[in-house]
This record gives sequence, C-alpha cells and structure tokens, in this order.
Amino acid sequence: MQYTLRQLAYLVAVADHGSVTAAANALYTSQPGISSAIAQLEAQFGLQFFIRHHAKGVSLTPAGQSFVAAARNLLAHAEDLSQHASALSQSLQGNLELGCFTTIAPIFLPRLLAAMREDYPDISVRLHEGDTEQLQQALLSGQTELALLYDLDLAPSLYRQTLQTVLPYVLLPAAHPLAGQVAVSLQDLAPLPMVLLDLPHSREYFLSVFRLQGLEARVRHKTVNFELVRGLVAAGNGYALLNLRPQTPQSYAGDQLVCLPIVEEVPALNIVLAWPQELRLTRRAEAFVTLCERSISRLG
Amino acid sequence: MQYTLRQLAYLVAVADHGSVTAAANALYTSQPGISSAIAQLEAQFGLQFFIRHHAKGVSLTPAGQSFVAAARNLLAHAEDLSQHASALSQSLQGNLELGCFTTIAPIFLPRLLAAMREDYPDISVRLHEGDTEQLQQALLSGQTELALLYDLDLAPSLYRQTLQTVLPYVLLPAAHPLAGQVAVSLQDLAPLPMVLLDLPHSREYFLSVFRLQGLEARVRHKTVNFELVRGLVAAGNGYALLNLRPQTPQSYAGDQLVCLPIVEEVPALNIVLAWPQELRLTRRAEAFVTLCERSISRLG
DNA sequence: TCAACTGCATCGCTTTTTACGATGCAAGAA
DNA sequence: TTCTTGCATCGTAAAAAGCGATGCAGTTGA
Repeated sequence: MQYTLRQLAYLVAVADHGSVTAAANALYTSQPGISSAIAQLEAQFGLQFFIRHHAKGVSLTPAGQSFVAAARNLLAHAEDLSQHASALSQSLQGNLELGCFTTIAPIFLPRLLAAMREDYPDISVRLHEGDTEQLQQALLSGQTELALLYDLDLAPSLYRQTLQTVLPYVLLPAAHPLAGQVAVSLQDLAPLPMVLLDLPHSREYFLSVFRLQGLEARVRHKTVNFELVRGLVAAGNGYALLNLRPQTPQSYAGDQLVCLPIVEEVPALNIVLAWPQELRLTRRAEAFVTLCERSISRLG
Repeated sequence: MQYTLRQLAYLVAVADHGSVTAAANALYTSQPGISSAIAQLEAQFGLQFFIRHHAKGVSLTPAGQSFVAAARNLLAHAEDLSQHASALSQSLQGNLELGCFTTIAPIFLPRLLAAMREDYPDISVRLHEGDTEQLQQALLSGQTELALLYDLDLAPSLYRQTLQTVLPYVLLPAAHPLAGQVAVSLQDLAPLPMVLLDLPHSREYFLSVFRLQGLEARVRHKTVNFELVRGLVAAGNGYALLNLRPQTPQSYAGDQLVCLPIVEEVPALNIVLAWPQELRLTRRAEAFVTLCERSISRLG
C-alpha cells in the first residue's frame, strides 16, 4: 500500500488542531475516518506520529513533528501542481508551441508575433519551422499545438482554419522579355527554364499548375531556399512560380524582380492555421487563433 | 474530487511508455484502469494531456508535456517523504530530543553525550533541561522522546529504566565540627540550619528524609541552584542534603567541602531514563537507552 | 468520591471508488 | 481485404472510504 495525499492532509489537520475530532469537524468529515488515516500512516511508516491524551486530544511526537513538516511541504507542492494545471488551461500566459511553414514564416510571423506580444505579453510563442510533412507530424504528435501552413495534402484529422487564399504568380527578372506584360500565359512559360521551389507538396503543386493545362515545366534548378529561388530568377537563370509575395522587388543580390499574374485559371492555395481535430485548444492557442482571424485583413 | 498520487504515477508511466497498454503492463495493472485515471485527470483539470493515435499509442500535448514534468517532480517529492519517514524510524541519524533534570545534567551528560557522539556520530542530541514537572510535561506532550531524571512522583504512564540508585548524603564545610566523623546522624543535623535545594519534588524528598525519622529540618536558605547550595554550605551557612556527588571537594569560591553518609536508613532515589509507556521508541532513542545501560557501571 | 464529559479507537454497515475481463471500434499493417 | 494494434467503454467484483453507534480511559467539576 502507498500513502495518499488525503491521508497526509488529515495528518496535517490533526497536527494543526491538536485533536482528531477537531480536525474532522474542520474538514467536514467523520472522526473515525481521520483516526484510521492516521493509524494507516503510522502503520505504513512504522512510526508513531501522535501521543494520544485521553480526553485531551493528541500531540506530536518528535518524529511526528518532523514528518508533519515534510508532509505539509508535499501538500503545498501538490497544491502548486493544481495551480500549474489551471494556469495551463486557464491563463493567458506560458508557452504556445507554434509550427510554421518555412516560407510563410518571414512573411506573416513578424507581424503576428508582434501583435501577440502586444495583446498577450505573457504568452511566449515558441516557433517550430519546417515543411508540411514535419509540421503535420509535429501537430499529430503533440509537439506543437498549432501550425501555420498550406492546406496541401493535410491529414483529414487536422482541423483547418483558412487565413488567406493565394494564387500562384510568375516571378521574372525585370529585364525578361515577358516582364512587360500585364499577365503571363503558362503556354509561354512552359518551354522556358524553370527554377523550382523544391519543398514537399509545394513541389508537386507548382508542377501540377502546368499539368492541369496539359503542359510540362522544364526544371533547370531546384532548391528548398525561397530566397535562392528569387536570386536565381533575378540573375536570369529562369522563371519561377511562387505563392508568397515579399514586399520587395529586389533579390538579396540587388537585382530587380517582377511578379506577374497567370493568364490561365489555376488552383489557388490556402494558407491555414491547423490543429488536431480532436484536440481542445488551450486558451493560449485560442488567443492566437483569434488574433490570426482578426489580422486576416492586414495579412495581404 | 482531488487527484491522487496514483493517478499521477499512471500519467507519468503513460508518458514514459508512449502507450496506455505498455504502462499498464509495466505497472502490473489493467489497461482500463490507466485509461480511466488519465481521463479523470484530464476531466479534473480541463486539459488534454495526450493525443490518442489509433493503433499507435499516445503522445503528449504541449500542456501534457508541461504537466507531466510537474507531476514527475511531485512524485519525486512524494518519494522523498517516504525516504524521510524511513530515515526517521530506521536510521541512526537525525535529532534525538532528550530531557534532563537540571542537576543531573552536569554530572552525567558530558560523558553520555561524548559516548553518543563516539558511537553514533550522526545522531545529534538536543537537550531540554528542566525540573521534574517540566520534563514530565515535555515527555507526555511529545516534545522530548526521553528524559533523564529522578523517579520522583512520575506519572504511572511513564516507563522508567533505572540507571542508578543514589542515597542522600550530608554536605558540610570541611571545617565543620561534624566533618571529621565517618557518618552523620540526622538527629545531630536536625537542629542545625539547612540549605535546601528548592526544586519541585526534590524539596519534598529532602524534607521527608527527616520526617521519616520524626524530625523536622530547619531551613535557613532555599535555592534552585545546585552549585549555590554547595557554595552556601562551604561558606558556613549550614549543611545540606544532596544526592549527586560532583567529583570536586571545592565550591566555586574555592572553599573545601566534605560529603558524609547518613547513619540512619533513608530512602534512596532512582535516577531513571523515562519515556511514555505507549510510545514506541525510535531507533535513535533506543540507541541512547542502550548506551545508558552500558554506561551504568561507569556512571558512579 | 462520583457523575458527567471529552475524545480516540473499534465495529458494522452503506456508499463510493478502483480494478479487471470482455467487448467495441477505428486506424494501421500485411 | 483481413488481421492486428491499442484506446475507450461496459458490467461486475473487490477494495476502500465514510459514517453513526458504541466502547473505553482519563479528565473535569461538583
């Protein structure tokens, strides 16, 4: 047998009241219950905690003194755990584990996190970047509570809240022959060399844009590095399809870029906030979801 | 309802094994038991600790991570309490609360405590000096576990272990007319002025020595201070009856004293080690009792 | 001295909780 | 598909907790 927290609470109450009966009254329970709890503790530890004075309550033995002090400490610790738990579910403080798709991160997160810090200064967001696969894995295993990513082949068990719908665009160097047009046709692009953003799911998505038109892209370069795609395009290594639009027309190298819409009708992508469907969100996570919803208008 | 330590242990085991079933096996209990313990904890705190993966166990949510860490901490603390308790009952270390009669203390304790430190260096004896009344009170209320005192009007609920039997003796200044005798008669003493050691019970005892002979002592001075009695006697203020014999024939003032036996048959006093009868001694207290028994021969 | 009272322990009973095997169900693996 | 895995639920059995009644030893107060 193992002792229970309740037994300890009874023990401490008896020590405080100097009487089993008084403790029972204070705890709104019966005297025999307290009595047997004490007896059990004493039996379990082979110690005598109280000296029984007939008709005059009980008093602590030296061993009892010492044990009660330790028991009090443990009970306080147990109380802490309850507090900790309520803080986890109730309070708007603590950690929020947030997953975010690599390329989405630099576009949206700076403002979102700033807004979070503004509205909920006591919530610290811990960021986990990764590709769709990794983010989904982290969500399902519970490493992160929320993830900001594309709605690309997500498990049906994930609930998705759409934040923004984005259409792919064509990225060209400013000096490109097609750069002067209002929009570019996939027909015109297909024969040209392409720079592919080579991330799981994204990869297939960009290629499918062509396939749906019965076309096939010619990939010259592949990279998982979004900014490298822009750099390669800017330097004349080909065109690229992308979804996200940094607000700068220059590559890191300083070359000029242009973004042009696609003439054909192409599948849009949803940027979503996702979490396991069966998981009840903490208040921290809810706060973030709400904040994202409110920020949608500003996100574009 | 309040959570229990067992529920926490189950929770932690599930977190460690990543599976309810595995935890049940490890703890030699049934899977439904674990399952419901988790469910109860989650319900109580309004939190979800695990994400259930069909046919693939469970994994911790962020809240679960945090809670399990805290739970582990509390369980470790609970384990500490058990350790603490066994240390209290089993180990020969820690505190021993010892009561000692004021006048007995300087005679016996120095050697006894030295022997204790020698044999049980990890037991620290905390000393409570006092008169019979105070010592008995401390024993019965549990403030001290043992007391070294005279067996004078002790409550029958105290168990007594006799360490030494002492006869009262007559204390005289070296220059006193009776000081040359081998023994002194109470008849000769009764008319002389007496210096009385005025402690509860001791007081009555010394006077009863005369009364039992049909005599009445003439008390000139009373004091609770043992050494003051010796000083007063040495300076010629009267004779005294005492039980304990310091091994020095001089008072603090440097005057010479002599101790003489009493001619008549007088009641002896027992120096005893006492403790509440119903109290099971700790191993520390037992160690002290044993050491006292062994030291009896040396005590004289 | 005696009767009334106090306060802890024990007993028997009821209620609640815990434990466990059986079963169901959903998703992964073959 | 079919089999397997693993958690949840259900019904029953065992254990524990709670409680009123009672006993008993010692205290209190007349």
